[in-house]
Amino acid sequence: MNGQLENTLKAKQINPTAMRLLVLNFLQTQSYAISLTDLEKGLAPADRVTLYRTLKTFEENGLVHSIDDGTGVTKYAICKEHCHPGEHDDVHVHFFCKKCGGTFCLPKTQIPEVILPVNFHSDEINIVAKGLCGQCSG
Amino acid sequence: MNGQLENTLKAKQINPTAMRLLVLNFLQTQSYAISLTDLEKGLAPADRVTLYRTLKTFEENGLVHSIDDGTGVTKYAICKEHCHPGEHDDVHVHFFCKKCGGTFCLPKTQIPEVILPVNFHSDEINIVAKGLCGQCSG
DNA sequence: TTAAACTTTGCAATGGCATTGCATTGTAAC
DNA sequence: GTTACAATGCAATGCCATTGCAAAGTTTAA
Repeated sequence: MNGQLENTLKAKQINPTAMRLLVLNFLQTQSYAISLTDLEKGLAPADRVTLYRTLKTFEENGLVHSIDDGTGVTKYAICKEHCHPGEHDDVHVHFFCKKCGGTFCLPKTQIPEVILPVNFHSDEINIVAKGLCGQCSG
Repeated sequence: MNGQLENTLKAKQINPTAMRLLVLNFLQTQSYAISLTDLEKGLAPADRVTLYRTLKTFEENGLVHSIDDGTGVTKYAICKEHCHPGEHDDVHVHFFCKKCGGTFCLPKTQIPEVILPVNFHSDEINIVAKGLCGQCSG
């Protein structure tokens, strides 16, 4: 059982340990990006550092990506698109709900070209929209 | 002397104390956004908390704005445009140099419309481009 | 001028998060 | 089964943001 989770990990060259399967499963059931602390609570009494390293491993292998939503706390979400180890999709568009605190990955929209000063070169852009999510603006 | 600095503060309803004049002066001489730690080093041996509160006061009164450049450390820069107390310019476009670590406020360019899911409402958007600045890409 | 009231500053302390070191346990190869 | 490597758990550190409180400074009013 759980062959699917296992295969997902193997496909990314990640050793499918019990802990990792738990983490992956938990991540897959989330509707939005979660923090390390969220994960810790959801998987108590798992060790925080182990979870931290698990997320790191997932990220390095292109299974999840980390999000800086401006709260100062890193959030993680499963990569929906084709991320490659070490080099994720360069463009991230996320939405932070000021009421519920949820962080959502937005579907890839057209990415704006930002005009840079002379000699400035950008290879990455982080975009976070803030406001009220569907649930909270009802 | 220093009537200019003083007037700048007064114009924002900020009591022009010695400390605040120092901080304002320091901020004005920076070519890019600085962190609390930067400020602390530049104005040693001033107390960190006092500087922190000074920045807060400046921010609340629309004199500086804080920037989340994705490093996890808040940066501050003087508002060049017309920020109002409590409600800053909603759109921030900044550039983070991966080499020198400098954070720059970019001139206001056209801001992209991000397409949001149904019922999502955004009133703020944070955009950070990352790469190499003019100095570092030479 | 002095006392009271308010503002600003400085010091101490806390809390949260990211990160690392190291010892222990689990797993796989020989 | 023993050796070698990977993963886990615990302890500890460091950095940053933030708050409480007391001391010092400033303004206002008798």
